[in-house]
Amino acid sequence: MADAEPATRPGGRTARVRADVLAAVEAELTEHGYDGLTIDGVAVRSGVHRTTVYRRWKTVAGLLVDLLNAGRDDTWVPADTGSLEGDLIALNREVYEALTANPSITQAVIAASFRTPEAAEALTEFWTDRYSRSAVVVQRAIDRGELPAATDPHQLLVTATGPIYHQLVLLRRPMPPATADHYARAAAVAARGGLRSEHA
Amino acid sequence: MADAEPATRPGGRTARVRADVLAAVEAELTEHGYDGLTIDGVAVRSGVHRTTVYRRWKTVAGLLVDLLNAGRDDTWVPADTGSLEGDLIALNREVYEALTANPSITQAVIAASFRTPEAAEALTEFWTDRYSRSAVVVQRAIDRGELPAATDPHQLLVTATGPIYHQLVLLRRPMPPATADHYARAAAVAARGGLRSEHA
DNA sequence: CCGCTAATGCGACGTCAGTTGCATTAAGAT
DNA sequence: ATCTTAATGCAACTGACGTCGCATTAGCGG
Repeated sequence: MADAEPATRPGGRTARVRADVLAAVEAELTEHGYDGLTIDGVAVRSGVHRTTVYRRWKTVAGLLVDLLNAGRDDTWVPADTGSLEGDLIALNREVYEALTANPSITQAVIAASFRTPEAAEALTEFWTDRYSRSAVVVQRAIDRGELPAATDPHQLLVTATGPIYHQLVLLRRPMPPATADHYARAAAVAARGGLRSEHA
Repeated sequence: MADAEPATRPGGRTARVRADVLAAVEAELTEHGYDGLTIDGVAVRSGVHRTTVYRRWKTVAGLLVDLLNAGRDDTWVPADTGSLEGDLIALNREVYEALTANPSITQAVIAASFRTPEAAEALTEFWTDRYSRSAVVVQRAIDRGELPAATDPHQLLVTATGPIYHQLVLLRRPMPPATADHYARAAAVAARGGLRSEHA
């Protein structure tokens, strides 16, 4: 058990430094946004030396990735509303909230993912986890008989959430919450419509 | 007509320099991708001096924006296949091609849009133009009686294309061309389903 | 052909992100 | 309490990016 940490030292100071730095990252992000997020700025605000930040986090993206992991919720499960449409609407509202928050850490990490591979990887990992957890929504609908058994969970989930991401992140076009619901309903209707056409 | 260019000089050399630089941008993009695209690299390859590139294009994003404008097609119109589904599939295939090309200038500009506002603006402008041109697809379907008159063209188009962008650009998950067709069909089915539910 | 001047070439400079070698501090073990 | 050694602090260095002032070139009008 002692060799669980043979050479590392996760002791008090190290943990304190990490906490200070991550707090500074979040604060800087809030004030200046991602573009104003700089390692020097984080170092000054946190009271930790530049070199230390460079050594442990390497890049701005690394800081964001660590922040993402620190705030990670491993217990997350999609809401169970009793219907496919309800479940998808609940999912889309979560996505909507995450993307329109101020500041949106998700938006910041997306931006970072286009700069460094590590951020891209962390984000891909995060989404892969979320989408596979969300697959139960589709499974429940199949069990209920709402959808054909052959329905591809990932495709359906992307059909529901993709339009929100596209409009808010890429098209940068503001959107009322109701539109997020609309995209969820469209995905549900399409999936059910697909069932209909396959059976007809 | 002479005062259309009162002080500027779009003469031979200037045009030649621009052509050389843009060619170099495309070549560098092909070889090193967006992340390896540097102003110095473009300057060396094009044989134009660093300072000139900085003065005329300012940033890497500026170079991409100019490349985008140079290759711009102002005569573009969506294909007319005779059905909503066919039209959306045609649209989605174009999007798919643009995003999976090697190298994809679209992907490069998207990445650039997260770094500099000018690139973001150019991209927004480009997409705004494309989506408004594509609205006729929806109008034709309305005229045919395929869709209710109240259908929102933009929402429908985003429903069709959004999932492709999301999966290929953000989720970074490869996708066979058939899936692009699938998303187009889903959007068509949903829009028609919406009609049905409104009338029922 | 000649003069004007915009556009480009050129070198030097300033700035800043990121790195490196060494000194210092403090966590953890004895 | 003492020792060992990660982890951090510190200062100087490197190199790339971007800028500036001035010299040179080459459109374009006469």
